[in-house]
Amino acid sequence: MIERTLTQLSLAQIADSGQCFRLLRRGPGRFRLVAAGRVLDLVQKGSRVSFHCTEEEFQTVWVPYFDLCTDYGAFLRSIPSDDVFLTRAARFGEGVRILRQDPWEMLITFLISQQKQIPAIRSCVETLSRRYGTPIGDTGEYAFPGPEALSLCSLEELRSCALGYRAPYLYDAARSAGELSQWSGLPDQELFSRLTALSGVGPKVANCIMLFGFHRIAAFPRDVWINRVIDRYYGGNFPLARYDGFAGVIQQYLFYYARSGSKGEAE
DNA sequence: GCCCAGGTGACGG
DNA sequence: CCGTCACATGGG
Repeated sequence: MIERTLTQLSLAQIADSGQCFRLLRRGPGRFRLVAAGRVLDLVQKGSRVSFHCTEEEFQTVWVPYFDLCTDYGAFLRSIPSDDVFLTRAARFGEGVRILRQDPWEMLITFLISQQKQIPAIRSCVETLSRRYGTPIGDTGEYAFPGPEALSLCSLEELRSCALGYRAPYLYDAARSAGELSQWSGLPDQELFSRLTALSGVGPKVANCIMLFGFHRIAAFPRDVWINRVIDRYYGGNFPLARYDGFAGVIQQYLFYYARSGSKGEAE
C-alpha cells in the first residue's frame, strides 16, 4: 500500500466531475476505481491518499493516470481575480484533475453520454463491461471491453444495453475506430476532425474525448451546463484566450461548480 | 407517470 | 449557414 500527501486532488470531486464513470464511492473516504484493465482501491482523508497497490504499479500506472506530475496549483493561480465566478468555481473544485483515460473507452463512454444523465451513463458503462469485458482477478469487477470484443456484438445485442438510438454509433465505432490510439500524435485540429468524422461524434463529444482520452487540455467541451454558465455569468462570451493551452482544466472547474449548484453534491 | 438528459444528424429555409 | 426536430431509455 502506498501513502502520499497530495495537493489539489479530491477523489470525491473527481468521482462527481463527469469525466470518469468508474470511480465509485464505497464508504466515507473510500473509493474503487476500474481503469487500465485494473482495479484500484483508494482511501482519502484530507490530503492523505492511500493507493492499494505496489510501488511499481503506483509509479507506472497511477501517477500518470491521476496526472500527479502536473502542478494544478499553477492553473488555479492563473485565474485573474477579476473573474469572481471562476475564482469561486476553481476554489470549490480545486481537487479536480484531468485524468489520463483510455481513448477508446472515452469514445464509447461519450458516445453514450449524449442525452443521458450521469448515473445513466455509469449504468450503461457497467453493463457493457460486465457483458463484454473480461473479469479482473477475483475482484468482481470487469475491464472495459476493447474494440475487438465490441465488434463481435450484433446491433440488437448492443440495443439491449439500454443504448437507445446510440447503439448504431457504437456498432460503427467498434468497426472503424480500432486504431484510435494511433491518433495520439496528431495535432489538436487534425485529431478533432478525425473524431468528428465518426458517426455520433459531434463537437461536444469530440472535445470530451480529446480532453479526457487524449489529455488535450486545451480542448473546451461546451455542453448544456457550460453554455448555461456562459450565458448567465459571461454575457454569452467566455474569455477563452485567457486560458490558452489549458482551457479544458478551466472547463472542468466551471462544469463541476455549475452542476453542484443545482444538485446537492457539495462536499 | 411525467419530464428531460455532459448532443447529433437530417432536414428545410 | 442557421433554426428545428426526432431520437430511446433510465433516473429524478
